[in-house]
Amino acid sequence: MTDTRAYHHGDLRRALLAAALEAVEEVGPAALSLRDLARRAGVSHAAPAHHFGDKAGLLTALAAQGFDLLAQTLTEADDDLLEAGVAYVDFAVTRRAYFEVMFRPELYRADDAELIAARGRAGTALRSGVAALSGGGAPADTDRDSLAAWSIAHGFATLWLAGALPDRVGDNPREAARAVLRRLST
Amino acid sequence: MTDTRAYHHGDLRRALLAAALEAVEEVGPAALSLRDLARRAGVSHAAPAHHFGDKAGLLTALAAQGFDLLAQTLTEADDDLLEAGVAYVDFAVTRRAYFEVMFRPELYRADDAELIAARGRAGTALRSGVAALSGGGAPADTDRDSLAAWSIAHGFATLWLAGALPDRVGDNPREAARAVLRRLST
DNA sequence: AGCGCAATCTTGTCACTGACAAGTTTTACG
DNA sequence: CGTAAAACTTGTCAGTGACAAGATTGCGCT
Repeated sequence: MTDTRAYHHGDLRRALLAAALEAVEEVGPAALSLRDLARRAGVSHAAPAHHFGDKAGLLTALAAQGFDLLAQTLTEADDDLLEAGVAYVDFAVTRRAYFEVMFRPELYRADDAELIAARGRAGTALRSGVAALSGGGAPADTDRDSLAAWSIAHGFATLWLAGALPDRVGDNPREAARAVLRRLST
Repeated sequence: MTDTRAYHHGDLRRALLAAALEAVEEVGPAALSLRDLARRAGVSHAAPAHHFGDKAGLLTALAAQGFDLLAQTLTEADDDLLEAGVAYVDFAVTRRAYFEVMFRPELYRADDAELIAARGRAGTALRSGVAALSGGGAPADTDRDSLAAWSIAHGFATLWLAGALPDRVGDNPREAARAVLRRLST
């Protein structure tokens, strides 16, 4: 593990993604620097290009990974729509770097096959929670319900991350999200 | 008007902001280049710095202008909460460049006095619409109601801009937003 | 075992960018 | 009319992404 002199890093791709997560959390996805990632991983400035092609390639990999994690998170809370919404907000806050990349398609290759597949899985998980709750309603209603649920959760998460919410909301995202998301069902 | 040789541009600050709006719509706020703006305005590469200090200064001015426009838009639709929500989404879509800068505080100076004032005006306009509708409810309810209304409108707008919504939603943002926002009140 | 080849990584370079410094031209004001 | 400030230019520097070419390493094949 300590042979930092090895010519081959061994697990550079993974190391770069991990470094990217850190860097995105520190400076945001746009200000990400491939050369900085290379420095963090202890390799030359051109090494990242070999694994990801370019910056967009790296962010595409990050986004795809993020959609998979989100799909997994949503599936776990699938039986309770309110808790699924809370989980969505929680994902955005605790895995901020993923979330911020995922919804900035101008930074990555939105036509990447793996990415599209992962995004599809997340979308399915999202819709299935709403379908389970609304029971035997018409499909058109499920469409609109899931869109509304997604919108309110996504909006709250985005506003939270942007620091746009007033101070009185507090500093507990799960709690605050629950209070707001409840307004949808009543 | 055709004396393009004049040493003094005459209205460079305004011209740069207009060029910035165009550029942001084309490449996004992060990929904005001050040197490109200078070229669009026909001035030297260092001219923008004189008016805005740096890139963050320019985006701060854009964001403040955006919050003022949003406040104005919301005030005009103040009597109908649903229409105010639709107006919010419409603002995001038709004045995309403003909207995208406004909610990316890491790109500008969030402690700027003018910006804070403009953001405050927008927030007041937003809350007053909800307060008018909910009538004599408790203030705490108004807080949560306005947060919920803001979240769902903001979420839908953000997802629309990110191209994350499924195709079946259609291509008319106002119509689609109305259908989704209605779910909040029922 | 060892040979060759592909994968991995490095060094070098180029155009572009933001920021800063110093100089030049114009306007405004007393 | 003259001088100081405002508006803009030229020049420069370090950092960045992308690309090209070369060095090193590991792996499959015989």
